[in-house]
Order: sequence, then structure tokens, then C-alpha cells
Amino acid sequence: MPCLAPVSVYTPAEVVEETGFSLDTLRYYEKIGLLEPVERNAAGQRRFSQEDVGWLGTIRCLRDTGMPIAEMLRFAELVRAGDHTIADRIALLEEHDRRVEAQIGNLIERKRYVSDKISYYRSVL
Amino acid sequence: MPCLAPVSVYTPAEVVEETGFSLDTLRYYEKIGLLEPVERNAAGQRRFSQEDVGWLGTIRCLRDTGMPIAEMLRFAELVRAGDHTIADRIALLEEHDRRVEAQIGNLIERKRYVSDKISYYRSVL
DNA sequence: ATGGCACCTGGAGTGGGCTCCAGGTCAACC
DNA sequence: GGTTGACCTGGAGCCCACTCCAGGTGCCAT
Repeated sequence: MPCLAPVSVYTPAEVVEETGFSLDTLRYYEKIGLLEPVERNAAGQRRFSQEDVGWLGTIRCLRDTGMPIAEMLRFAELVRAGDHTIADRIALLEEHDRRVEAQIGNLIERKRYVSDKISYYRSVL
Repeated sequence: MPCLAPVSVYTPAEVVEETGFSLDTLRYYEKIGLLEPVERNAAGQRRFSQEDVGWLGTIRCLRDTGMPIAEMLRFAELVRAGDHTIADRIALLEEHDRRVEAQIGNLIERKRYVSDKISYYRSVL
């Protein structure tokens, strides 16, 4: 009976490369519980699973859209708590989604002001 | 000979109202030189000019589009230095404009991910 | 004249999110 | 067997942008 295909595993350096988070940030995320305790090799060094890397992708996305860490923690807890929290997760993400929407709108509006200012300055030159 | 129409002047509370900055923030901005020293009445209380309020509008816009204070300070210095800095101001604002553009693009892309996640969760329910 | 309120100052404190450091372990290559 | 180099830990430090505080002044209404 063939054993299972080896689960792909990432060294810290690889995860830094893939996710764009610094090694210190990865350790920090683990420390605060945003990342579940990461597997270790015999020497105690981290070996991230595919799942870890996927979750970090989600984190990256939520971070980049401005979700505070406290809220990502809440989301992480919901994910860990199992399937019965899916409605809550939807609610959380929907609210975030609305905020992102508003943020985009705001940014577009403000950007127009900046562009107008540039045009004005150009007309003065 | 009629005197000039009274220049409109704003109390701190009015400026807080108009700009959405807190009083502490206004004082802080003055302290660090983002705002030029504000006029005072006999009792030493601030009386903001129309110009101050206008400038605060610009600050608001740059802040809300994510410009760091250090860069706003640079912009403020250019404005104060006079008309020969207009090309520099354009350069500064153009770079900021590009960053805002990128930020909007990024946000839109990330938002799609969030929306997809929501849809996925909904399909699971 | 007394209370309340809006404001003043200098300086300390806060919160978020990392980032850096000293001192140490292991594995691998020369 | 010695030196890199990637990684480890706990804890301190940093940066940004405010925000709060104590103690005080001046004006206005009751």
C-alpha cells in the first residue's frame, strides 16, 4: 500500500517569500494566535503546511483591506470553532466588505480632488 | 470710506465641526508645523481663518488617501516657499496620485476575494 | 460673585502593529 | 573541526498619529 503523497511543507524562508510577511511578523502572528501553533521539525524549526500558507493568504487579503488584527482574530476563532459558525463568518465578512466598499468610494472621491489640484497647478505653470 | 468686509473667522469648535479633526489634533498639527501658527484673540484663544480651514480641507483629503504626516509636512513647506515650488508640488501630488490609484486597484482586487469567500460560505450553508 | 464652559499649555500616555536584539541551537559545507 | 547561515526564544524597543491630563485663564449668564 503506497503511502500518501508527501504533504508539501514550507520553511520559514519560503513562507516569507510566498506571503510577503516578514519572519518576525509570522512569529508574531503565531504568538498572538492568528496562526495556530505551527509544526516543528526535530530541531524545533517551523515547517508550515499548505493550509498555513493558504490561511496566510486570507490574512494578507484581510490585512490589505484594512481589517484590524483584533477582528482577524475573531474570524480565526470562528474558523476554528467549526462549521456551525459559518453564518457568523458571513456576517463578519459582509460587514468588512461594506467597509471596503465605502473605503473604495471615499478613495475615488478624494483622488478626484488630488487630480484636480494637480490640474490646477499645471494650469498655473 | 467703508472698511473691508470682516474676514470670516472660526472658533476651534467651529473648525472641529467643519473639518472633522479633533481639537487635540488641530493643536497637534499646529505644533508640528502642518498648520502655520494660528491667529489668537486677546485671550490667547485660536481664531482660524478661512485659509486655515481651506488648508485643513486639503490635509483631510491627503490624510484620508493615506499620505503620511511627514510627506504632508514636505508639501506644506513647498506651499509656503512660494510659487517657484509648483513643479515640485505637482511631482509630489502626482506620485501620491499614483499610489492612491494603485491602492484603489488593490482594494478592488482584494474585495473580490472577500466577496468570493462570502459566496462560498453561502453555498455551504 | 459664582458657576459653568470653552479654551489654553506642556508633557505624558496610548494603541496598533510590528521590528529588533542578544544569546543560543543545529546542519552543512570547506 | 571551524565557520557560515538559517533558524530559535523572550522580551524590549520603535514608529506613527494621535489622545489625554492636570492645572489654569477668561467670558458670560444667573
